[in-house]
Amino acid sequence: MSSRSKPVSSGTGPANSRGKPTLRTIADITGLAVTTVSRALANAPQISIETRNRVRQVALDIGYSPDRAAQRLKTGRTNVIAVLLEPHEEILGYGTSVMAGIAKALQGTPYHLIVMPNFLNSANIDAINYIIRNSMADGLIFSRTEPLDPRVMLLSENGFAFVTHGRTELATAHPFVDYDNYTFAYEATRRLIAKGRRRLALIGGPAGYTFAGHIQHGFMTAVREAGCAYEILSDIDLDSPAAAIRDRIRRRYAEKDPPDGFTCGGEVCALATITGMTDCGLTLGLEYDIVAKQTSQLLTAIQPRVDTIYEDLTATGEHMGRILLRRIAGSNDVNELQLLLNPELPFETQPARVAD
Amino acid sequence: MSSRSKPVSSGTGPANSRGKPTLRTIADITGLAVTTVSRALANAPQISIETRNRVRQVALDIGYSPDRAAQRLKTGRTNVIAVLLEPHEEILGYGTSVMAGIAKALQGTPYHLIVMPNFLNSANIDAINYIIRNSMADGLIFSRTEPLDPRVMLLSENGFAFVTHGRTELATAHPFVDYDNYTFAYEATRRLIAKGRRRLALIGGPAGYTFAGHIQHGFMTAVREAGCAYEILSDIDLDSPAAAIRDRIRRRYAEKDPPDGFTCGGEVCALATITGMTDCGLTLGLEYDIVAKQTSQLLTAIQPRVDTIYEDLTATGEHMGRILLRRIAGSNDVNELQLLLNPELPFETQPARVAD
DNA sequence: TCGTATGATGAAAACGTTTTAAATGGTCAA
DNA sequence: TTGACCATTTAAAACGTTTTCATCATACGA
Repeated sequence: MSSRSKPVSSGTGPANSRGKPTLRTIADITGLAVTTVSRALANAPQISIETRNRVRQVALDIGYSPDRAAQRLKTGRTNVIAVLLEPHEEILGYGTSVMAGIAKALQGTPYHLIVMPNFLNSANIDAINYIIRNSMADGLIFSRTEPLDPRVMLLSENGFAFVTHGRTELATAHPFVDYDNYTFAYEATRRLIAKGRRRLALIGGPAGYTFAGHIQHGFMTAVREAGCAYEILSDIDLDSPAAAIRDRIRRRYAEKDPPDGFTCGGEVCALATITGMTDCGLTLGLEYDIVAKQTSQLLTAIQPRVDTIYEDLTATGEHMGRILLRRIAGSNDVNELQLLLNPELPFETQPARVAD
Repeated sequence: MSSRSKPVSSGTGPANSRGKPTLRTIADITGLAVTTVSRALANAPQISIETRNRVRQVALDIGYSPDRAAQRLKTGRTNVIAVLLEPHEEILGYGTSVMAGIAKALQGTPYHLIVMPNFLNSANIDAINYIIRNSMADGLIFSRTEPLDPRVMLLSENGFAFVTHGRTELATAHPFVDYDNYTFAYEATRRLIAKGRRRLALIGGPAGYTFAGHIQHGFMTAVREAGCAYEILSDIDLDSPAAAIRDRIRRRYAEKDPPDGFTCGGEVCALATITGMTDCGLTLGLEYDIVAKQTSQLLTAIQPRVDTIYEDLTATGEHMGRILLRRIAGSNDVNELQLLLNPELPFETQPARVAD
């Protein structure tokens, strides 16, 4: 009997109605009981080493794999990690980078990554409610926290395992991974100052999100330290359409004392800023400078080179995955469930954080 | 003795070990049998209208929702649509756009969208095998087909429902949605010619994929018709890192008779081309032109404006979703399972397709 | 010899659905 | 009255696991 079967079905033919081998199939072949087979495959200690091996071998031969639905029904565990993906993440593959990282963390575990896109029903507290009620997953990951994030509260109340990308200001600690956006903005702005720029502008995060506050705080600290003129372009943010940012820049330039340095929270808005300034006849590096947050390879394509500070979203995803697994495994230790990632700065400027 | 009998209030909480209401809970409350409750909720015809309503009301009151694992175990259906996401789709949110479309198509159906990222185990035929064997989904969507795509063959052999983004050249028809990349490239190249460019270059798709062939064919047809000089920048493609494309452009320009028109299959590669040409002191629209495929808002941010032809990836996703649902429902009619989308062209240039 | 660990296996009961087959009344034609 | 035929409802058997609680040798200290 040649046992190299390309299609899914095996040579011996499983005794199953649906055609898939089950524990019963193995039990019949080996003459053991279903219980024993289940235990052998689960590496239960009470099973003798030789029957264990025999069972494993048969399972391998007939291409057995456990029915997830049955496991899930019996144990209540889903072996699924859900990620909430939001519309803004369409841009520039934010979601995809993070997901790649999560997938990496889940590699080799029994967990699957499933994505619940939130493109339609914009109130994503509903999505979370749905996941909890239908126990769609063993753990949840989502991003862009608010200081008093209702999602975090809901999940905490229900004892549902989760990790956020971003911090909150809630009293009860919860697992998170965050990037130190304060230091990012502080350092970015200091770089502009070091280049001799004295009229600085910020294009930060959308109002309401925790990280937007961090960015603004970092920016403000730097400009106040240096005592230079500043402004926050508050009717646009790093999520705004490129065209809107470009227009805004042009309009601003028509007024008096326009900025000569921009701290940009994202890549697309940096690009749009360049476009707007170019429209006004100004050249990057000559009449003005930009320091932007970089999360992809996009800006490396354009000329002249934009000064950036990197945030590694794939690493973020991987950390979130690992932390969530720890959390699901029962950890309550805040030290191993919370992580604040530092911007990767050139060595000499590293300890730029000020006591505030 | 009358512990929790008639009252619908269910203040006592569900009688379940896991705390979630089940069919049994409703049966106990209404005094009906589990079978009847199941049927009532499934709108089975044999249930009287009044018990149906009563059951529905109770279900609503106590917040019942069926256990997906149990349904899945019993019926063999998963109510899940899987999407295979590949590493290249990290760039520019290809995956996210498509997923948004699929989610839209699945809206209001019992189906969930789950994403199997293929970032790690690069041989994604394995991923498909895994999905089939573990019956992880009722249907599958994936992209970037090859002319003799082994994934398509595997799925067809196993009778697994799927839709591809892209065509194959296999004998047996299968459901697909594709964009007419031939017409895209043909029309893009004709635009360059119309602008007076006579030394044309193509940055197309990665070798091996069906759509890469279509792009090349469209490009070749146009340049041959016009009888102008052409070249295919074969060691780079639209997936190449921006830096690589930029270098390649610079090197090419150092040689003799450099191109003055570029047909670009993607946005990032168009951007990188501009950068490379700018390095050489050349200005878009002046010394050279580009026509690129546009799938996002990225290029609208840069200046001068790049001429583009649009491909709507969200619409593609939505079509794929609808077709897959049709397929799962049992349709075999090729006419409603295959769809070729036309590039959106200005009206006067619309019927550009040549007989070949 | 007994009683008792000990080490390995099994039988059977769940988990929450759907589905097959059967039961219950009631009505109606003969 | 009888049987047949509806319209509703139900009991019970799955689906493939895991888990609780036995069972059954065999070995061991007494």
